Amino acid sequence: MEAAAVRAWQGSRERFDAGRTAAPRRSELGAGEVCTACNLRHDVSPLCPRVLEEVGATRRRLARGETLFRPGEPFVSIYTIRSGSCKTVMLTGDGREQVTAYYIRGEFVGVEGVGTAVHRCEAVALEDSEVCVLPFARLEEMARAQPQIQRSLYRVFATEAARERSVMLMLGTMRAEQRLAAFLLDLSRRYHERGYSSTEFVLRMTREEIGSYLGLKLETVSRIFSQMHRSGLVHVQSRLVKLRDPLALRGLIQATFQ
Amino acid sequence: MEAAAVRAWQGSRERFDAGRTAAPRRSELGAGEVCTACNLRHDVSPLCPRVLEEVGATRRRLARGETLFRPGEPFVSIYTIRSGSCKTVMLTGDGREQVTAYYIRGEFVGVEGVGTAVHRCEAVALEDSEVCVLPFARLEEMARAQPQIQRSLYRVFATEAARERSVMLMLGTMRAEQRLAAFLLDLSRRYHERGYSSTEFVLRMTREEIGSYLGLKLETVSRIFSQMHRSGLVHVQSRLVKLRDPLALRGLIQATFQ
DNA sequence: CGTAAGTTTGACTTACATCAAGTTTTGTGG
DNA sequence: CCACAAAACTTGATGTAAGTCAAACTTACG
Repeated sequence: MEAAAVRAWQGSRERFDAGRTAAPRRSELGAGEVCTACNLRHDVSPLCPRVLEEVGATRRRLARGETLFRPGEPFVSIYTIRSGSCKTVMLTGDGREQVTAYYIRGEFVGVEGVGTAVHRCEAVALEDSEVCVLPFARLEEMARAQPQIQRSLYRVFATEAARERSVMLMLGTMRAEQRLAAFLLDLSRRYHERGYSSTEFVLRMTREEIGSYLGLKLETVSRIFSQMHRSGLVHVQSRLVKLRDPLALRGLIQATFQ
Repeated sequence: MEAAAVRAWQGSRERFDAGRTAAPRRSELGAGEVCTACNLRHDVSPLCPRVLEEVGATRRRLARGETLFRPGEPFVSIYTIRSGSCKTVMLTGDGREQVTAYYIRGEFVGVEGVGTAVHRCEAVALEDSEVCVLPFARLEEMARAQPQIQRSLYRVFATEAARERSVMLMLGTMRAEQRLAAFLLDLSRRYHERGYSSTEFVLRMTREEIGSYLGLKLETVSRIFSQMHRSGLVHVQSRLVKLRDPLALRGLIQATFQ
């Protein structure tokens, strides 16, 4: 059943259409300005359309469940999500797997491969999606000539590293309810940054995937959603989440001394 | 009591003595060759003495418990440990703190600041130690001119990111005994890589610090050390650890299906 | 529209935390 | 260098948050 979908999306890789990026031909975009080439707000994504063009970015469509890259595959590109979302999954020594990240439109995927020859995790589309493919060698070359691109690149790495660090902190110190609160607030912030509602969004991950990301079992995730719903913190209707009391959610995270 | 020790170590920052690095003046070190400038094996540390010299590295001594950098401090340098060891600590929203890393001789500290203007954690010496201070702006400049230094830098970032990712995986999927086994095997590997015994080493962290790093309480760490000691996996005598059966330790980590 | 995948909820179990008391180790000042 | 105090560690008894197992219910996709 997935095969058909994959076929339908196939052959959709195309070179960037230069005509589409005609509008902003200046070397700099103002903060908050929309980059038509990749649908990214420039204050969020440090790589402007001029860079994407010059770097020879291509596009790639992914059907839900399709894999963008796998562990062991040579690292040649990083990706920005034009539309849709994806998760990354790592495999532990034994067969188990853990969701290590969740990316939405405008975010960078595949950065974990930098500095090594190969990717370390699997990236899977959570819904039909489209990504920009940025050849890393070219990006690096440009960064060498233009220090501001270098800094932008570092910023992309730093964002990824900061995310991983905060997950580490969450897994090491928080209880289940706090983890879920932190997860929702993180999503809220990221949706907001990208111009979507910060209080109402659709989860693309299953309870099991959320649990895997948070170091919890799916039943625990479900129970805590129900419990938050009952206490009026959030409204949860299957995958649709409405944050009713973001302040109280934030309070949950901070109000545990010891 | 600590103040006196700090005073004793003060005023010990000095510019690199060029005379000390006289030996290898070639542009490349062979794998495994010792870098006299920083006591690092070149196959372990990607930055050779020539680079350290050129980058204007200085040295700094730290007394046990002394802080190398604090959260919020401007990020200007990264550090390599010449001797001793240190931990990094992050503060959660509320007052609690978590140990986020543990570095030994030859490893890079402070990399988490890359891409941001400031450091995100506190680095504290676990024993009297000495570090190389590498001004990052200079390093970046050199990397721009020399692609191979760029790659080395990326490799340093990647090593740090990989470590964080594996901690994330550990915290998300492993039980207490497995975490401790993974911790010991990680230390074992790193000591081995740097030319020390892989089966016998002295822990510089307390049980509480180990617990903080592993997301466990100090009592749990203690109990599991005792239990591993009883079953003959390791010999634990206070801070001195001898790995008696590394294979069985590895087995602990992998032999949990589901 | 039917089926498979995903979700919720309950009953029970367990791994780790907490609390507490006693012991060992470490570091410091006499 | 020894003695003493503080810090670190060990071990036991008990509590609890989250996991496990199971069954019924809901959602969504082909």
